[in-house]
Parts: sequence; structure tokens; C-alpha cells
Amino acid sequence: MLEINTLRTAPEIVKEKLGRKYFKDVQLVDEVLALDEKRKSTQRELDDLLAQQNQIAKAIGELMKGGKKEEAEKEKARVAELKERSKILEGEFAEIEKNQQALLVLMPNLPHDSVPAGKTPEDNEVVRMGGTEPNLHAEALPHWEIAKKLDLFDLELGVKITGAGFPVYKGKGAKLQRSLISYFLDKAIDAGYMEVIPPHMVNEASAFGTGQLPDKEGQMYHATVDGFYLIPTAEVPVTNIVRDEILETLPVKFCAYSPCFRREAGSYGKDVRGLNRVHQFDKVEIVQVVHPDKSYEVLEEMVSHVEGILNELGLHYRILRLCGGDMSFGSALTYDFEVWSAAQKRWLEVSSVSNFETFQSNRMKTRFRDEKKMRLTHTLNGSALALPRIVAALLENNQTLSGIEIPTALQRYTGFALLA
RNA sequence: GGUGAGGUGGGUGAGAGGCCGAAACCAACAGUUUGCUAAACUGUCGUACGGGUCAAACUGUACCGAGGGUUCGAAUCCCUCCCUCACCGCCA
Repeated sequence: MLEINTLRTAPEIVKEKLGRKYFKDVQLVDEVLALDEKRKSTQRELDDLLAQQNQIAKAIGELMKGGKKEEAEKEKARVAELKERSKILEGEFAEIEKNQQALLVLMPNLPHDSVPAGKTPEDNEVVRMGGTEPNLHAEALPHWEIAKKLDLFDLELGVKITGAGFPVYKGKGAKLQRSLISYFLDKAIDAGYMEVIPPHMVNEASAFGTGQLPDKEGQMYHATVDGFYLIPTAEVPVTNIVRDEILETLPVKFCAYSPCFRREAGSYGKDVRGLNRVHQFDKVEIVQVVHPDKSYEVLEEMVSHVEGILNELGLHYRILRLCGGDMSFGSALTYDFEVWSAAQKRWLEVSSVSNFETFQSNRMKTRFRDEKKMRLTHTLNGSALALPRIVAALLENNQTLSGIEIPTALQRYTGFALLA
């Protein structure tokens, strides 16, 4: 959620930046500001009435003590009048505040100045590439066929148990999964993140805090009886650790493994073959809550962290700086990581690292004391990393005639060097 | 799920219609003392939204789990809900 103060001080800049994110309802800025004025004037009037009432109430106390009953009764009548008006104003004030909040919540975060112009993924800027494109032998297979041959995971079995998009990992496929999780977590812990195991369902307040509600309601599975949402990413429960907190020390660094649940309504075709897009997947997430002056430095640090892992895994990857139109609702700057899927001959997104600046903090009321002044923190998060497409790329890129070669860094976790 | 007890500032915890934004203690912070550390002493020590100001000072309102209600006046009384703890039941 944008800070009202930003709109107040620079409404035209806000509008211009909202435009860069292809946000249509730019006039909301003026509507919010109009409500803001109305809110303030209403509060002034209301506070004044309440102050009078408080004063009279005190006076009545004194009169009663002095035994002056009649005068007290007179004062009571005065209060009754004031109260009638203040009740009305109170209602108005609450209504205005609610409306203002409702509009503010509709506005996406403003893009950072370095965000490239553009609307579609084609406009994303390739920051750099790494690794080398593998040369596959003639009989190279896409990962879903490799998986079938080696019995690593089974999507049809998942259909029986749950439905499409819920893979069942088996044998060495399961072991590989667990190994990647441990490996990613250990990398994060080495980088100073504290591991947490969060709840895999969150309440409405948490889903709102990180920006999933109300914007992405349809993306999440909803356990309606209890009002909980299955987490689409560990970002949600983990970032909400600092909701409603005034932090004494910054930065706060958390990492977490969790399964992620996404409804992915409307996806189809080659996008959803194999592990390309599933409803439940595993991911290790890194989250930082930092001083506002440090957040872009930290963003680069997080990008390097992810990049380091991809290098160790020997994957061919590229880093994209997302354009205004392709960025998520709450992000000010996002880097996406894509790995080359050699058999499918396409790039697969495996990580997204974003700086939300105060967008989430403002919703969560996460603050710290900067020279005695309260300030909102900046929050960042990134996948480090999401498993399914990493697995897809590893299987495809590392296939040889004798089997799938496991990257050296992973072997101490898997206990095997070749999947065959 | 049942019964009982509770939810008060960073923590412990008092307050039981007006003197309460709330005692006291601890923690934290600043200072004094000290060769250093410790101790002792002094002071500061909630948040939000307004007003005010260059900025402060200062000032209004609200907030004692959440939402309603009673009352001139509610942390305090009443109702509903949520949560925590204890015991019982069920159970990995």
C-alpha cells in the first residue's frame, strides 16, 4: 500500500509512475487526496466535539461532588446535544477512512527509476546471462519423459490422489527434491539467514499484509470454513512475522522452506507440461526486512545469492529486470531468474527477487525507530530457489547416455552422482 | 469439543466507574560517579491520526484482546466474538 504522504507531496509524480505500471485508474490519486482532506476536516470537527464532552463530563463530576445536582443536570442536557452530533460525525469519519483505505489498497506500488518501460515480458531487460548452453545428444528427452523412464515423479498418480498439478515424487526423484531443499537452506543459512518453518496456511490479515489480498485472491486456495489461505509462497507467513512490530535491530533475515500452493487458473498448453507449472511445489524463500536506505544494496546482494546457487548447479541462466507492465502489484523492482531448459528449448522462471520498499511494511505496520522517528521498513524477498523448474532443467540439461549427472555441490546431499 | 481462569505499555504486574495513558519493578536509552568493567545514583522511556512549527516545543482526540452497549463519565459494569493458559475428552 502506498503511503498517503507520498500522494500528498507529489501527486503528479505518483500518477506518472502508476502509468509506467500500466495502472489505469490514475484518477484514484485525486480521489484519495480529496477523501484525505475530508477526513482531516471531519476529524478536526469531531475531536473538538469530543474535547467539549470530556470537559463537561469532568465538570459534572465536580458539581456532583459539590452537591449541585440541578446544575449538573443542565450540563448533562448539553452533553446529550453534543453527543448526538458527534455520533453522526463518528460514523462519517469511519466511513471516509474506510473508503480512503479501500482506494489506497487498489493502487500498486510505484516502480523504481531503473525499471524499464514496457508492458509485456518481451520488454523485460536481460541484465546478464551465466553458465553455458548444454549440447544434448540426439535422443535427449524432455524432463517428463525422463521422469517416467527413471520413475522420479508421477503426475497421473497425483491426479488420482488430488488432481492435476499435484506431482508425486518417488524414489530418487523424492530424494533429489529433499536434497535440493537442504542444499538451498544451507546456502541461505551460510549467508546469514535464520531458518524458520512457518505455517502453511495463513489468516486473512497475513494475506493482506504481503499484498495477496485483495489483489490475488483467486490465486490462492481458500479453506473457507476456517478462513485460512494455503500459502502461495513462504513469503507470506515469513514476512508477516514482523507484522505490527517495531523492530529494534535491522536487518532481519529469514529463510524458509515450504510447499507452495497456487491455483494457476487459466494456464494451459505447453506451459503446464511436466513440472513447468504445478499447483503444489516446493520452494526455499529468502526474506529481508531492512533500513530503507539499504534496500537496493540488499536487493543486489540477494540477486548475487541466487546467482551463486545457479552457478554452483552449473545451469545456464539469465537475469531479467522486469519492465513496469510485467512486475507484480507490490514490487518496486523485480529481477527474474530463468534457467535454460535444453530439451524444451525454452527459458523457465525459477526465481523472482523483489524490493517492495514500504509497500508491504505500510500494510503490515512494520516500523523501526530512526533517530526517534518512526519509519516504515523496506521488505524484500526472493526465491532461492523454486524446485520444479530447477529439477526440470537439471534433468534435461544434464542427461547423458548413461543417465542424469548430479552437480557436484548436490552430491553430498543426494548420496548419488548419477540418476539412472 | 467440554469446564474453569485469564488477556493492561518491550517484559512482569497493580488498578475494579471520575484523581488513569495507566502505579511499581525489570529491561532499554542518556548522563553522573569510576583507571576499565560492574555497581550505585539521576533523567528519559507507548502508538496512531489531527492542530501547531522551517523543525521543535506545545496541544486535541483515540487506543488497556476485537466489536457493540449502559453512563454526564468505562481499562473498570453488560453483551458478542477472538485468543491464551489449566484440566477433561478425542487424536498424530
